Amino acid sequence: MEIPKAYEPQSVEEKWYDFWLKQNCFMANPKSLKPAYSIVIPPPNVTGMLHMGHVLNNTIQDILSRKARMDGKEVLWLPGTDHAGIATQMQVERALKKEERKTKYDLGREEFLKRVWAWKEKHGGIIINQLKKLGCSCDWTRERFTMDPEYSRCVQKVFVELYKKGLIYRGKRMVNWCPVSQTALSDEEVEMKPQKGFMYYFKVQVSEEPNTWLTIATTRPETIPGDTAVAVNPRDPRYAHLIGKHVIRPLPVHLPAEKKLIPIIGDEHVDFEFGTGVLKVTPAHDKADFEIGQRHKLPVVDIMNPDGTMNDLAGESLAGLDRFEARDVAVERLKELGVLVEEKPYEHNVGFSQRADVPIEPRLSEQWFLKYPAVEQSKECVDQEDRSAEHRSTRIEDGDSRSDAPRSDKMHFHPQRWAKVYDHWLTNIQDWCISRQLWWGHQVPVWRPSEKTNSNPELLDKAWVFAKQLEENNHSGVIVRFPETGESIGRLKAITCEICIGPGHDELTKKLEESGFTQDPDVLDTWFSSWLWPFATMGWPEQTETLKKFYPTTDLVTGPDIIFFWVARMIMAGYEFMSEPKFGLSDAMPFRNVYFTGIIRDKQGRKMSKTLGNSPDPLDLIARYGADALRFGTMRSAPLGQDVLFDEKDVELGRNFCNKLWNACRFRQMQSGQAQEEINPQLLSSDDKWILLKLDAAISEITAALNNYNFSTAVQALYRFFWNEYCDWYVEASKAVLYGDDTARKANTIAVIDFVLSHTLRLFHPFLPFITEELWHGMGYAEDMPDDQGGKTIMYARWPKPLDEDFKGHYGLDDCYLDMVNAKYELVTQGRNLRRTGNISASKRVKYIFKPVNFTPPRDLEVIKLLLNAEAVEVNESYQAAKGTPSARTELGELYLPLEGLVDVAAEKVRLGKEKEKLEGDIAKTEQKLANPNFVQKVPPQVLAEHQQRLIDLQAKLDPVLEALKALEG
RNA sequence: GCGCGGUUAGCUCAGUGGUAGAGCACUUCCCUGACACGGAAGGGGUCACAGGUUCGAACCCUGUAUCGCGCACCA
Repeated sequence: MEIPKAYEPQSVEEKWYDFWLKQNCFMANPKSLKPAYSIVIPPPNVTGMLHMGHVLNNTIQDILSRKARMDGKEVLWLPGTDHAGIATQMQVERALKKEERKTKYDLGREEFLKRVWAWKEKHGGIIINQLKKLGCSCDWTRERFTMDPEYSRCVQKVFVELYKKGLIYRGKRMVNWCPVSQTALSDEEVEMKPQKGFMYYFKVQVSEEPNTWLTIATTRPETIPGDTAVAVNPRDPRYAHLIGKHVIRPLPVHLPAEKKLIPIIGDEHVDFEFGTGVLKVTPAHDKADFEIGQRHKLPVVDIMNPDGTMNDLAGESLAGLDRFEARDVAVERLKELGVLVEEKPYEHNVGFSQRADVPIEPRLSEQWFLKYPAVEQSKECVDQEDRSAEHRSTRIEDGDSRSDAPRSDKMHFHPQRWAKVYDHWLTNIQDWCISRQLWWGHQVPVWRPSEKTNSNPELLDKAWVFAKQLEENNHSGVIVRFPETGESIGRLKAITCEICIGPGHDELTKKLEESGFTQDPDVLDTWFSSWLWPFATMGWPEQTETLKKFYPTTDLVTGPDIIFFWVARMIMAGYEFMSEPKFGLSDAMPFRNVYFTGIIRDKQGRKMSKTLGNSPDPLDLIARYGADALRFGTMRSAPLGQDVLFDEKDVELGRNFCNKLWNACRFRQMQSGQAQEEINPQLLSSDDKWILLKLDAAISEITAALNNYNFSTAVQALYRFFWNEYCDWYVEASKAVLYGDDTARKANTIAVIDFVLSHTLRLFHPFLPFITEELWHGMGYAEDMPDDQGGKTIMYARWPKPLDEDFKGHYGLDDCYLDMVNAKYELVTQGRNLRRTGNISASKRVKYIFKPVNFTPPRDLEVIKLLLNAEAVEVNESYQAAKGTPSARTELGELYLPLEGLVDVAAEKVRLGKEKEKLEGDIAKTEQKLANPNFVQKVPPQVLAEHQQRLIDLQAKLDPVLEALKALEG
């Protein structure tokens, strides 16, 4: 078969991905007797596009999954997408505006939602197909979406259960309001950003003491119309005596002074060091002020509209203006009134809406909150101890330790330091605002009397009867609450009556609507559905086979940016909903290990973003370099727990590597494939033994690195082994045999090559799934294997194990061959160096003279000759070099390159001089150490011996250098 | 303010007490019968700084500087 000279990934990748799908290679069988390994994908936004973060994240998951299959596990990698409330709704709104110049209100809720679903149908498959292009081995038959009917039922059920427990409640609170998306946000969705602005100082008159003016500092003068008090610290001697008196608020200008009187109150919250020590209190527009207001029963005057513009209460001159325009206008008014004392440039932190990138507005509104469940368990289950050293030392031999025999029952974070961040968050946890004023999402499953009902005693009465009846019937999954508060109209405490309904009550909800009830219009925070992901995707609340087999999942791979949004909440949900005995789980925790990836940045260290345009399109990279190249390059530059500076050079490197692998196999194919079944130990050369020992070391190293989630270490070890050790040295050395005429040894060498390559392909497969599959079949390695061990696909070939003692004994793989062959290659390097010194072209064949220390086997001399591209390497134990002959000293002996009359004596002198200097420096350092009595006495004997030996070796090298130099002089 | 992480070759980073490493970039040579997406050889580092512990420190301790991140923030 003709093999192309360069690897062409495109057709190969498509072919094998189709093959894997057709053969159901990714499907997880819950009935399997094999030990389970499972991952749930962090669901990407349903309408999202693949970016480099996804590449990093999903490549890691694919590596873990493929490695687990090769370890003989039953693997479930469960894929899916997230409905991503705000993001998706904003996308559709934007498109609607652009294409039809309409808003969602023009369409109405129902019609708008139809459009979003249509949008989802159109764009929803894209990212899934992109993941397939990357080679992801997800079980696509189990793809889930957070708004699938079954999934929605889970969300509803969970809501009802938490509502029943009293953990979910509705309340009027200060929330983070995004004026652009016009919805409340959770604290986690607010990002603090330093902002340049001004600190404004203005004065107010104390009405009881017209000669007394107080100066107040503020960054938000536009909120003055909403001020309902001025606060000072009761212990502040400057102001304490004024408490109880009043000031005249300067804005709105047109109001008569008596309507602008606000009290001076004393509150400990006021820091008298800061500003002027006098604080304006705006309960409607500041969280801290709201709390002060609560303590002092201050009125709450909301002067803003939901979109961030000022309302009529802000006064004529401000009403209708955007809050930032209003700020400037307010300052103008203060100036006109002559009360603006000063304005100073000022930098402070302002909370921004993460999604819309505008300052959030603290706003008092009615929202749903969740008091987090299972907080203590969630805190305790994560291991705070750093066990990385333990892992390193114990896991090397035990390739399977990760999932089968956890070191403790705890969950492990990698890198471990995130455990502290997690713990800190849980310690200071606040109730979660879960309602969003959006349309796209899971609607809150609570019904209340409609406004119409509330204002009509007759309808209200009907509703009341219905609700009472419902309460008495005591349906499971239906909760009726009559809170104490609320205005009385007729018999019903109207406004606050709530009916919370679980899944499967469609008839009932119809009747409810007929009886004057209406469903709460809010939807739930997207994370209120994603926090159920590990079990809601596996058939919960039924006790499915999938849950029994694959929950808790083994590994979770995600970015640290969603540790609070997602990881922490999934853990709490796990303990809250999976602890029931019916699931028969040893632990309710959703995963045993969490691997936090770094954040992908560009090569200047900037975060990748659409606006910067510094985010390459992974699909474009795949088209140009191949998916394997992209995966390899990404993994190679992604050290554990560090951010990844992405550079296209890395992908290029990956492509080059695939090409190298391709050509190494091509080389083997060109050696007329007469492979023999077994390697014959009698015919092994020292180079053969060397490469087998190197392979053995590489297997251990790579396996250990993978067990510790050190993907970049594993990739680098693979790279080094394959390129430097196998290709650069072994393949070149083996040509001494392959180009010779001993057919038995030739066949044996090919057998060694096959052994090494078949192991190498398996070691590479998790990283480079496509090219390894292609070569696995192309090289014929699949042919002799049982179907479930590599016969059908390399996916199920066994992960290589380090060579055992029997094997090493049988093939005579003694470590001494490592030293011996290393010395041989060192001799070659030195010899090539001589060539450069003598300025002899690499292609010119020359004769070397070798003066060995010990007997050197002829076969090794053959290899040396070949690697030196020498005409001959003549062994001469009593060789006397002519003056200026370039020479090198190695462990195996001295090597000379006689050059008839071509010697550049000066150049050789310089070279030897350098060598002498280096050696003398090393000798001096070592001698100094050995001369130190403290050193000799206290150092471990082994280290002492090492130093002594080093001195002897160095001296042995130096002497001939000195001689050579002397010869040059004379 | 509190916490975390980084500072090692021009660049990106390995390196957990015993002779400073890799890849890329650079210099020189080579299209030698797998591969120019390749091969060979080479140059290049006071391991941020200052103290301390130790026979010995890139590594352990203390402090400083600096960059980044997270949390909390006072008008």
